Amino acid sequence: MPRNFDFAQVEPRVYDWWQENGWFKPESAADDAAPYVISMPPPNVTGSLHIGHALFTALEDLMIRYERMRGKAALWLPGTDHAGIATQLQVEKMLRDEGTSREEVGYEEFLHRTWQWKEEQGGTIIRQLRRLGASCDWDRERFTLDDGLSSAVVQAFITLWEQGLIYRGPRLVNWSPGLRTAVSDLEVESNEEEVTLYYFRYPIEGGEHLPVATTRPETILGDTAVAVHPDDERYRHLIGKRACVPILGRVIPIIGDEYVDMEFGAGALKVTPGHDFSDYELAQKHNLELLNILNKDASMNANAGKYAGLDRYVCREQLWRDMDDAGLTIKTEPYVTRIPRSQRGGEVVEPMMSTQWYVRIQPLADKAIAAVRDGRIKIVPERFEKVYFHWLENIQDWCVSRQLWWGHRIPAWYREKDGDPEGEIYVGSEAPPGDGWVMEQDVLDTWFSSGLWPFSTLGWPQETADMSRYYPTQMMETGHDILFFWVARMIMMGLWFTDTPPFHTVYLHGLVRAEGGVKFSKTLGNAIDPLTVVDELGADPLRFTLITSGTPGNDCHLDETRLDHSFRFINKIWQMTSFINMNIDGALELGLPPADELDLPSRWILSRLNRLIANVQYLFDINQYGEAGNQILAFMWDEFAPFYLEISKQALYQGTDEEKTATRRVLVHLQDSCLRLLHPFMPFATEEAWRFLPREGKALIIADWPQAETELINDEIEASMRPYFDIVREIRNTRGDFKVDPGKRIDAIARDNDIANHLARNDYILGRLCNVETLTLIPADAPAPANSANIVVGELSLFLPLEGMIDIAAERQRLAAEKAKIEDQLARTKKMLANQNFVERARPDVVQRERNRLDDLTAAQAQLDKRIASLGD
RNA sequence: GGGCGUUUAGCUCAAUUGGCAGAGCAUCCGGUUUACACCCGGAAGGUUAUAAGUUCGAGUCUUAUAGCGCCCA
Repeated sequence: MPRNFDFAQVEPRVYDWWQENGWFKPESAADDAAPYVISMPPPNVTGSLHIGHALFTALEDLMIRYERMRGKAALWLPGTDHAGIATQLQVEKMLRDEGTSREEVGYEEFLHRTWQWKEEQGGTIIRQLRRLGASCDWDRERFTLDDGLSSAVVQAFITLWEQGLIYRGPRLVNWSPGLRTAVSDLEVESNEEEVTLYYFRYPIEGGEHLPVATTRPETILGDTAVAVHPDDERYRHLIGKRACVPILGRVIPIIGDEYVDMEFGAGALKVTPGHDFSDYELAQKHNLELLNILNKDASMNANAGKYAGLDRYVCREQLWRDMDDAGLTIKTEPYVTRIPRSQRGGEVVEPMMSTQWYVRIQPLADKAIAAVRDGRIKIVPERFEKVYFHWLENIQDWCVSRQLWWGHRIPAWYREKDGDPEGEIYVGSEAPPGDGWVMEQDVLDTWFSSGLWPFSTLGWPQETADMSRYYPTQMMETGHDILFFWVARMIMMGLWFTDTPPFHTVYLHGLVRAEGGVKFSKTLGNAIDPLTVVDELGADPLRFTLITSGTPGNDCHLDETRLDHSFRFINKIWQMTSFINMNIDGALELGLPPADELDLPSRWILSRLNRLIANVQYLFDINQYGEAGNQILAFMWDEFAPFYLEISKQALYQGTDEEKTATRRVLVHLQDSCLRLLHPFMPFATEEAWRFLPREGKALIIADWPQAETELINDEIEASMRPYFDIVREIRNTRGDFKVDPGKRIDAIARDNDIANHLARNDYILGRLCNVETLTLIPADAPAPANSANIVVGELSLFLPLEGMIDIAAERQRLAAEKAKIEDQLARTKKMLANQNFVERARPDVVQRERNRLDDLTAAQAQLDKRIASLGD
């Protein structure tokens, strides 16, 4: 067995071996195995791996490997998303770098170039997922724009249309001027920014003025009313009069509405229904005219009069100058308000009228609400259910059209009628018979196809074998940031089209952040590149760290020191395996020896192991994978390795053949169990280590998941081992206090009692753990041996004869400190037991524990008193 | 403005029905003990944000306050 785990050499080899053997495929399970399916949240096809991908990969692969080991037909279905806006932006940038643009190359060429780009870049992220160890069924990999998924999208759209759930019409939408497309509310982020608030005077017929404030002066050109609060003493007399739009001179009404906030700005409100959502509603209520003043690139259009053609911000400045010249300005002041920006380009979006396609979403939302409400779908952590309900209960119709070129083209056709080129509309996968039909140019929101993902990837709308075997899926694991974008839409569309919830459980993870909770970003230079980590440390430490760093739904602050720790944990596992490997020679019967052949430490560690397995099972059942990982680590590093493995050397080096065999079998069983438990967390190292243990079966990836053997969990055995650990620690401390060479074997003498007897029967334990050569018993009332340090644990009093090393004064001081500590604890315990309420009302086992503690401490105190007295002053 | 989360050791985070607050890193001391210096043995470090309440007992449950973060208007 190699001295160290060489991840760089092992990972690719093991990964290929798994795949070549077909173990990533659900068909590798028994024919009658229950399916367990996860659809991978498809990453952007042209993207590259970031830490968020690494997190979902670690979690989903953990779930899949766990269920695979439990005998399920585990299918992790991978794929990529065409990511309309993101991809189009990348290709447009490429064209810009070439000195051209999509308009210049034209639609056909643009699509050609984009597909080319996809072919070149598309494999990247998938290759990167493999490096993390993702055990996906790559034969089933899908892409949202492949033929099957495209036809699913067309089918879904047509169905919704036929059900009357799709309509087309002019609405105010969030418009991205740079992309020249509508974007959804969800794709707009509004954060507070420092801007300028402009105060000016709205001229009123008859010479009066009304003070108004705005952060977007250029929209004055689109005003179709001015509003004041009907209770506003200052202005209510103006209601019904008419105002003149500055510079343009257009005459507009002054209306009264309680919506106006008298406290804001100057107290009156300019109304721009064409470019403001609230104003739009106000306009509907008051039957106001609606005016669009912007072109699609956010330059001013003809309605802006002499400002036509100017960029919106240039216009803002120029108009303000002109108004200033006209004496209409009052003042400007700094102001903080939320500015809506496109999540993609970061540019300021403009509310603008445009004709779009919408899905009437309420009927779908109702089903989605019910499915979670009645428990057919469970969201983990549960608190996100509230967020989910709140969003669905206040949902707006879904604008599904995008003015992009890259995406699923909406299956609609127009024909000229009565001079309107879109006078006739037909929805269908192909143009209807007859001449003059022109296909809709717009594409669908990417999330429309993503919403079908759990079933379109399995062949829907065809009734495929996969569809019937693997749908519905079991688990949807993804980030909480796309609960609305994606999860809710999958649930809505899944229920609508398949009449089945697309998955049973939604597990939401948090965002990965850097130390201090700051976001990872390239500009801050604090991004942890998962691939760099994989290069330097291997995939396993990254996976283990990501999983054990956080709890479900909460953001996790990734600390690089934990990556190192995980790396060292893998070394630890390797060295433990190596130790066992080199202490076995020849064939070894698998499984545990009969209980009566087990020594005390073996029975203890097996109890601990099975308790661990039971705990891990419980934690997996409640999706607390991180805690499960930590407990396995703690068991191996804090109990198995430093205690059992050390003690086992006695049997291995000095035991009889029977003792050797029994101990070897226990060691192999322990390590085998731990490797199985850890496999979902760190598949590479565990698989490779497992090869060096006696084993049954071809590979760890398809080995059985451990089951707790509850008959091996034994409280008494665990309790009887506890004094050993206390005594070991005390002996080690005392040796340290008196500067005894750690390598020096020393003797120990104990006053005879039950515990001393027990210790003496297993004296090799002290021998192995703290270098005690012999343990001699003396009568309970015998005087303390000369020149010895005294160790007291409960009723046990033990002496370490340290001729020439003991300084009486130091020993006295040491014992006094010990006594003080015990008396503190004693006081606490006595106080608790003196409380009648505690004794009567606390759980009996808790009370009993305190009573035992009282006995132990009292005994220890007595022993210490005696020893201190015997040492004199 | 509404909702949700969070506040625990210097830093990053745990703590399964309420029962002696734990890890890793960093710090200090001691060690080339035949699996592992990618290691071992020890030590120190806490009024669990604050204030009330429920309880025999609160990091955990309730209420209020404050800081931080996210979501929705």
